[in-house]
Amino acid sequence: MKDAKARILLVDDEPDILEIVGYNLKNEGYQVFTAENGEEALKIAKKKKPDLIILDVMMPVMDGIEACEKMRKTPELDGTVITFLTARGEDYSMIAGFDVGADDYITKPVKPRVLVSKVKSLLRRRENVSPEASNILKLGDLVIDRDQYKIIYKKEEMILPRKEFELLSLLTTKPGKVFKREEILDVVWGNEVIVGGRTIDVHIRKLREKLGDDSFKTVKGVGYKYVK
Amino acid sequence: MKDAKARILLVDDEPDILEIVGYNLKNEGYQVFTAENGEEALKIAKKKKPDLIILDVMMPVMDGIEACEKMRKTPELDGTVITFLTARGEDYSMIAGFDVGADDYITKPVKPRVLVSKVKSLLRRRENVSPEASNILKLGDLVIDRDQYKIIYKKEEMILPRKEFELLSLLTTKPGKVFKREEILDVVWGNEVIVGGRTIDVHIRKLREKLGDDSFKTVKGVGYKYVK
DNA sequence: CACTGAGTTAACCTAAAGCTAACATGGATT
DNA sequence: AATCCATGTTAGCTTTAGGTTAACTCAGTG
Repeated sequence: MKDAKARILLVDDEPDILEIVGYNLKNEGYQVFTAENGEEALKIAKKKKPDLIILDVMMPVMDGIEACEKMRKTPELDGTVITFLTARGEDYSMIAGFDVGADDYITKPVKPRVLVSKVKSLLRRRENVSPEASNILKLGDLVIDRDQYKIIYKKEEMILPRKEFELLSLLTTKPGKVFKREEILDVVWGNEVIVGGRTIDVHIRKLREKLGDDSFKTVKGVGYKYVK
Repeated sequence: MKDAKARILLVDDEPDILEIVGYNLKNEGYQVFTAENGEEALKIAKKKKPDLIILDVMMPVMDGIEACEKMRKTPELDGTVITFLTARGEDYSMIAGFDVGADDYITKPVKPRVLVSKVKSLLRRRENVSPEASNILKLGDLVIDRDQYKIIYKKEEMILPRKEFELLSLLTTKPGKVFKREEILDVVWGNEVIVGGRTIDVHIRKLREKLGDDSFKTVKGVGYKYVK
């Protein structure tokens, strides 16, 4: 994963925090920069363009809220994830944080384990947020929610097993188009996996069972297509 | 990008939400209108014709579902994208939402970044209406859709068996050109397969049956061609 | 008027898809 | 760790659409 190279800017006015948290992050292979106040943070952020910024709320010179606000208006920092560091119970600052465009917050005192896993998940999210978000596809009385791996068919919500979902997902990307068996195997199974000849059929059958027979047309000798 | 000018109508009965979400959207350069209930929303929508409407489900006076339903029946709001705001877990309202024609839904509490990226993608979607560049061949009143393995003849859609389709497909790649029997065998059957002498004829016959006799001309001693 | 190549028809054959139940696997749950 | 259950895959059988063939007919040509 690219996480190994992810750049993190850590901002806090207490050197102890910088050291402890920084140590833990470096330990995980992240590249860590630090700043001791909002102003400095902003400068470094512009220069280093980190992937994630961990920002203490209470700081001298420029507090976290203000710094975050400014960062959000900085085009270079567009995809950057920002999370606040806030003392437990300081609820107000958390709300203000979201208000200025933060993505998450972490409460102090921080458990290293928790911190690291949070960081990981934030960085992971970053990759999932921007590219073609909103994965909902509507087709007549079928709604496919690719985010949640679930569908709604005739007003009834249902979750499908993964393979079935992916197969359905593929066929519905281009309703009407005939997907060759080979294509289907490539996309749903991956072209290194080899499965028996009847596997696709079985999954198609299950989909037909659940979503009505007539939506899935067989084109003999070629493949399958989803219609209407 | 045109997004900079996009108009968004934000509807919620909680002023806090209006403020937080509105703030984030304005920050992104959108023109934001707000309303506090469905009735008001409908009025403003008609007047301002927004590109996107973000609609809370639970509201006094007229709830989001009803408002959406009415909006969908309003011709002026034809291309408008509508998305619901719904508390996480309130799954029912989400389903009802799709039922009345919503395009997406956003769960509360909203993370600003997620919201913004969702909004962007929804607005983007609106513009991508028809980039379906598929390989479709039109010849008079015959349309051959190689993606869908189907043809439209005299406005009537029909699917042909594979060999017939491929044969037709071949002949129409160069209307007027005479394809030798040998060539046809090579392309449609593959040059290792050996079939009897009358096989091509039979398929030609079937095509003639389905698509009219005069499109397929025989050139004795040579092969066949598709004309007109 | 025979010869050649194409058209027609229906019977036949086969490869591909449908189906079912059994087996395998892996991830949860206790 | 032991169990359980859902998912995924396979094997082997049935069914069928599609494809091929054979046998005959027809039309044109020298």
